[in-house]
Amino acid sequence: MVEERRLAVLRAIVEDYVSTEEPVGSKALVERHGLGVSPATVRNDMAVLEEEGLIHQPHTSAGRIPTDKGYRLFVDRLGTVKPLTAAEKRAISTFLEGAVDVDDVVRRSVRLLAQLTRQVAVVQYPILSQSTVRHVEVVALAPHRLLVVLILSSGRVEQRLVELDRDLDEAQVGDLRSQVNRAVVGQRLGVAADALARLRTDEAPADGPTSEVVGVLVDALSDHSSDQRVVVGGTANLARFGDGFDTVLRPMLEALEEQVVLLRLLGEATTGGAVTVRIGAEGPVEELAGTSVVTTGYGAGADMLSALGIVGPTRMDYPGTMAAVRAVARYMSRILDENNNA
Amino acid sequence: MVEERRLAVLRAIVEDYVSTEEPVGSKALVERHGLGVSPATVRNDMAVLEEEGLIHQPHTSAGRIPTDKGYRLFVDRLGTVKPLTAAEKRAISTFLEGAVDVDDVVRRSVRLLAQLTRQVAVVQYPILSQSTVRHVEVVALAPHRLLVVLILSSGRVEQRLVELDRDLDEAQVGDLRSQVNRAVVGQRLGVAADALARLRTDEAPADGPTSEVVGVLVDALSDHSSDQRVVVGGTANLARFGDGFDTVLRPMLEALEEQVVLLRLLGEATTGGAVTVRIGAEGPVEELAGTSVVTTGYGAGADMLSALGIVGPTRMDYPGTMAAVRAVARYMSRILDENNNA
DNA sequence: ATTGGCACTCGCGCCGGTGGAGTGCCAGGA
DNA sequence: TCCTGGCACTCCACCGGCGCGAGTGCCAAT
Repeated sequence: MVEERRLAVLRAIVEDYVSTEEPVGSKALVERHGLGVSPATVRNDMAVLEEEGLIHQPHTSAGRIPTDKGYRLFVDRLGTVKPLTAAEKRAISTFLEGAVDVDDVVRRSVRLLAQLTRQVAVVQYPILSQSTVRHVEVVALAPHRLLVVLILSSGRVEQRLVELDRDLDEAQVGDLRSQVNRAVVGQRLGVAADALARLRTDEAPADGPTSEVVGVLVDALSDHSSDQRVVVGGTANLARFGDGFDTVLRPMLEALEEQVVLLRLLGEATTGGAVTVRIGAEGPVEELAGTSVVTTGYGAGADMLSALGIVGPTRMDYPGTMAAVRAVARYMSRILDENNNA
Repeated sequence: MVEERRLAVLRAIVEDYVSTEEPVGSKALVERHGLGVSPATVRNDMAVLEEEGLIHQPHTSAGRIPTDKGYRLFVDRLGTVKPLTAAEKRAISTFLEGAVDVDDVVRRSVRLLAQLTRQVAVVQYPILSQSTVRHVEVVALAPHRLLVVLILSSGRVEQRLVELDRDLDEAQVGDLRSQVNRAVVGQRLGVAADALARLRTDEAPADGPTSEVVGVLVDALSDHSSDQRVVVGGTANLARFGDGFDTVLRPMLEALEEQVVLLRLLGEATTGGAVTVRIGAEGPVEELAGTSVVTTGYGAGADMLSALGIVGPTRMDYPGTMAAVRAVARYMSRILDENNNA
């Protein structure tokens, strides 16, 4: 029982500190939360919590603030994910339904996530390795110049310019187009790349234009760099972190510019459907101690292939944030899934 | 002559203040710049400059800082655009050459501009109204579901999903494809839209699938919303503005989230090839007093159709920034031009 | 018109005092 | 064994006063 109350005290401290941004004292605690005990009792509890390294006081005779470890415990055992309101759900739904293509879905999701959490939102592009080739279009821009457009089942479109050594007439281009399409349409990306490579060695003379086009296509198919793209939104929410300029704001701004860093942040979140919370120095980017990352995987179909999440100060509303992250991931998965299969 | 020296003093004040970020006094001025006069003389000049509203002292017995009006004069009459180093030019060139498509050119440009100026860079997408339709591809994803891909001469690709009321077989799709292509390929966007509208009323029954596809295409052709897209980079440079949190950083973060605001910032810059400088409250966004905007137009061919630039604190290195903005715009125009015509 | 001299002003940083919030501890009571 | 009220204590945040120094404005001399 006493242990239980102690945890209740921890929860109360976290909640109060998150909302007031100020160290919280024993008296304020008993007043604001209806724990049926006296401030003195709470003080004793706080002493224990401090010994366990869950809370910490900036200086003697100040209130307590949660440590990273305290937040950790709070998230793991105390936080009840607070469900979104019906209005919020409706907003998410209608906002995302309006998207016209994959880019748009991603853009809208970041925005949404940033608004819901009032944090900086990060969304990785949907990963394509599971998607198939829908169509390849070859257009002659000039006799010696082709535009190759690769259309994937996910709705993603890749385009590449090809310079040829020699000219090609319409018939040859048409020939090439149907040849390539026959080889790859309906295939997974990896398989398609293999099929093309075979096409190159088997059918075409090494010096022919097919070779060049096929080469470019193989590149485009194997090029996962666009999977690695990350979109960021809600940077304006950084403006709320007036304090912690050097501990939070500066490192975040720097991190947000570096796609690589962002990918590392999202990186380990793609396992399973759960929401991952990394608090303070637990993260892979040491400059971002002082911040927390809430991520989850998403993706069309059963696989969780890509990731999204938010970055914010350790002092944040975890239950609310986790709920929002999870919700956006689910809606996004659903939308992508529909586009993919329908 | 005395008037000349007074301007030299203003120039010196601007330069010193920009580099030191501190109010500059008479003594420091004569030391750091080789004006061959005594501090007292400079003080007299400063008194005059202050009366003219070109400089201003935060409080009695402090150094002077330039006013917006002072910067204005500096930019208009004193700033000699400093040419980029050969190394910088080479860097720009090689960096932009590596781009694979329009999106990539834009992304690389923002990055480049941010690095060169150490400010927040803003690049508007190239405007398409001058470009022509290269090809329209219609792919059947399912009997009742089409993917329409619009390929433009600028290299831009637009895609739209079309849901049909009834099913369509391969032959019908092929028919539709060639019909549409015959109508629009080679046309400017506006003209193409008209041609399509005519196609709809003339040839197809109103309830046929053509009608739906054509409708979507007309939308896509007339939809200039992607022209309105703006890409931002170098936000990490905001971290240098430790001071002026409320006057510079917060409003900028907010502005950067709003595409509309950014477009207003770039908006008036597309006339002619000159670099436009808007200082402090001169700009169209009143929250951004305290910041300056350096923009210029760019575009393939002769027309300046789109815009790019940077946003930073009024206290910035105008000559260097202007040079960088101009250079990036030129290189970008060149690259787009090559892609367009070759 | 320029210059050196000089008194003056004002912000910044330092210092010590004060008020108050919050603590730790203890002794008494359930 | 746990809770509670009381009490002395600690330490920060705030405030006003003070000296320093940078930088000015003015003036008389050249």
